[in-house]
Amino acid sequence: MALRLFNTYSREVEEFTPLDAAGRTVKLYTCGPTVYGFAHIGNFRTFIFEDLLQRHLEARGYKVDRVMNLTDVDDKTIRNSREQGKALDEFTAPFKKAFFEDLHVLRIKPARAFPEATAPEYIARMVSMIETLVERDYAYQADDRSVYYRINRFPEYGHLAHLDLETLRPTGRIQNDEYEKESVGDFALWKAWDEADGDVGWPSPWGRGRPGWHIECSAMAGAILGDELDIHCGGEDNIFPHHEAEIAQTEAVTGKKFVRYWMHCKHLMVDGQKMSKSLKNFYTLRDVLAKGYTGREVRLALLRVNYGLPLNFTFEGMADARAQLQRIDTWVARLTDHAAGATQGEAHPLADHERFEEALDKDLNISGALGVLFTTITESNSALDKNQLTPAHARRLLEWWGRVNQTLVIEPDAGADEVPDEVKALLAQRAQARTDKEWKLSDELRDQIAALGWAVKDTKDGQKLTRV
RNA sequence: GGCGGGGUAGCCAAGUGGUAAGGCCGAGGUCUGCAAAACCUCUAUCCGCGGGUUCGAUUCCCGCCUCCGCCUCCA
Repeated sequence: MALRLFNTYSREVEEFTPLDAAGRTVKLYTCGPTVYGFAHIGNFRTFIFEDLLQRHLEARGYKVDRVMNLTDVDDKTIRNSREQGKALDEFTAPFKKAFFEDLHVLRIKPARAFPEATAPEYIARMVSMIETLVERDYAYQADDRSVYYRINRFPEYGHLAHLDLETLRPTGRIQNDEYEKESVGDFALWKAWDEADGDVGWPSPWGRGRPGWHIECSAMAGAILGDELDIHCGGEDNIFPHHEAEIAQTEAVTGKKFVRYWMHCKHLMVDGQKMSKSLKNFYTLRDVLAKGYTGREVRLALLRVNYGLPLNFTFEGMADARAQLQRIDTWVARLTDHAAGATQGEAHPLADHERFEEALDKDLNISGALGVLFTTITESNSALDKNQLTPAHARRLLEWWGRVNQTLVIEPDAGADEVPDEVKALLAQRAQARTDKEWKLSDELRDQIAALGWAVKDTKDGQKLTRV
């Protein structure tokens, strides 16, 4: 069955075929963070969705060439850096570093490139694109010395967002401001330097200034991936104006169709409202980790609802994710024990199917895919209870799980359950106590082990430790 | 006001023109020195409301209610 994805541009689920159908490489551009602070988990919901997309494409045999930009210059970044009396790059450096750490914690596969908007080669490309746009009459310099895109020159403008520009409701911001523009919808390509910019600015044919946000992505995507992309992703709030503007800029320069599939992740909500920095109702990843959750728990919590639906973030949801992982972990441990003797897998209907991948083929239906996983867990546990699974079957099931986990990436961290010697010693004493039926001593030892942060449980196969 | 997406059990959520996946919680059971865990089983006569089409609708159509998002630099 073919992979099908919802394309924001057509508003339809379409069969996916990459530009390079023979080579099976997919050019994927994903809008990254603006690094004036820590990214919040709403940002990461989008990045995790993109990671799922990449990994599922890979599971289906594609090679994914992914680029994620870092926006390291914009109004807020400049303002905050000046407030702190720091140079722009000095101000953004720690947030860039934190962002990469967070990606790692959430097990998001790094993109091939993370271009930064302020890198000289990209600034040069932005300037050159704007020059072309001005030459071709798609852009003009206004009285305020900034350069704007003339949206009336690009009839397609508004198509992606399904906005009729004639009926746009003027907001306060537009009414008071930017009267120098020919049309209220015209957006800035190059922003002329002003007082508030301090020492941030680059020379250009239109004077000192800095690029507008939209042209950054057009320039970096083009520089690294070329004129035509297979998939371009972002949060749904990027549809308008950001992605609309990217289309207008890029296509006016290249004359080619910029993006074949546009995919947008719905917002993360908190208390039923959009989580955003401006509403100050957001959690950073660090906030959630500080409450004792792990990266894989956050990953699953943000992954488990289909990207096309808003997801309301709650700590009840975090607890759900934790419980689900527990169920998966114990199942994997049980299979691993059972498979110990078998060096090779043996086919079994519970393991030899592609239903997980087939669910994801339907526009990344992760809920359906997780349903397949949990059904498989229940059925194989049941078969294990009835002694219907050989070690070789268990091995095969583990292989199946290995494939599934390539996409989900939710297994415990390596080394997370390394038992300290002290605990091991107590455990050995307790085993002896239990053999001797010295229950009081056994219970005391259990308490001592608990005090060291480990829970011991007595199962049929002896004592089992889990970290608390 | 315009555009777009939702409303399925206590919570999260899949899905289909033919009678409701899965997870969490809860209940019962198995196991167990105890405890905990684990595992198994069970848990929506019903899919926001009202009409219509149909042999049959949660699924298609119309209307309504309601929630959320976007409408010029927020993932």
